[in-house]
Amino acid sequence: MIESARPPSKFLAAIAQIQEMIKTDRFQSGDKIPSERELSDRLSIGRSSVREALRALELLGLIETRRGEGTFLRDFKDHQLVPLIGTFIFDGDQNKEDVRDVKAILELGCLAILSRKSGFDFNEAGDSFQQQIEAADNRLLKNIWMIISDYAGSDTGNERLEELLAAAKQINYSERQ
Amino acid sequence: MIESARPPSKFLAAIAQIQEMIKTDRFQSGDKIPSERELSDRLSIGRSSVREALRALELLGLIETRRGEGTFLRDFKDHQLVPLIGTFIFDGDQNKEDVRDVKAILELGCLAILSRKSGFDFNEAGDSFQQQIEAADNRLLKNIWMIISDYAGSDTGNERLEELLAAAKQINYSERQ
DNA sequence: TGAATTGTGTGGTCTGACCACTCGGGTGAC
DNA sequence: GTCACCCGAGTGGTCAGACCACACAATTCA
Repeated sequence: MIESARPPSKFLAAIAQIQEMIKTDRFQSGDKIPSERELSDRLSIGRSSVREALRALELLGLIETRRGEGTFLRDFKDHQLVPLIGTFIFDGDQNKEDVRDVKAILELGCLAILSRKSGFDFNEAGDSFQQQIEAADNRLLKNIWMIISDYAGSDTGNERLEELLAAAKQINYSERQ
Repeated sequence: MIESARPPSKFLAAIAQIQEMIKTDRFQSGDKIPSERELSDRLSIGRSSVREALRALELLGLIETRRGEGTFLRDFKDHQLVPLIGTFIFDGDQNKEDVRDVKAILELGCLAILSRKSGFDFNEAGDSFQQQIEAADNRLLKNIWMIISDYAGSDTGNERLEELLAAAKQINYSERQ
């Protein structure tokens, strides 16, 4: 018997199953999810592995644990991943540039979407990008932007956006086809 | 005694101390770091807490664990954070329109970056976006784009990009400031 | 009625025990 | 000497059980 393909680690299995559970049981943001012990029972996975999975989810800001109370589903917003990863990732400048660029790209795209909507008036829009992202009404875009923004920190960095915008205006895309 | 300020969780303490240890001992990328049991001893923290800390670091792509061998420091560059987040960013019934839009936004941004680079010739670029993303030389952008592309499927969808591009050209961003 | 107490359930942590795996050193046959 | 084999030590992976600290609700009692 060759029989390769070692089963995936319990840890990963737990993440997947918890994710699945959240989806099928239609948990909403703020809802309490089953306790560690119950998850351990229901998934037939040791509590320590369940805990490791929950830690991962917490790190990603998807859940919040409160001692004595329980574990709760959370909105994407404030994940504390950033300060942690920041100390490692952001000592190289290259990555910081990357993050800022991607952030600017998303904002450029957001503006483009807003501009596409007939009748949208930029002067009406708030001055914080947060509001413009909301106005764009694209949840995926918003999610990604929020994550990236956290990484990028609260820099102003409008110059980068303008730079990209200027570059975009010079693209003659259809020419390439 | 008032004495508030509950001590930080062992889990976080472990992360900090491991991080510190890596720094002071000048571990290099690829080096083997002490075993879980030894860390548990040296830090006077239970192995389970040490493991949770290591999991977090692994999740961030900062270390790599190999069963039977040990735990190794890793080059932070390829952190698999993004693919992991990707599975969560999409909350299931995500509007397909949204996904396509974001994909187009990223591609628009990619073009803008390429266009910004003086001397870049679009005609030289390959016809697949894969190659253009590579040329943009922004790992974060590439990661996100690949995830999105997976979800968006292999649609053609150039019209959406052109649409956005046209919209972008009409933005007078600085006017807003 | 209102304050104090108790009970129950939760996350947080530690410990000891296995398992599965890798690697290197020894052992023996050739 | 050389090579294949085996075995033991070390490592991460997992589990079960035991406490602790805490939050909250029910209960008790003044």
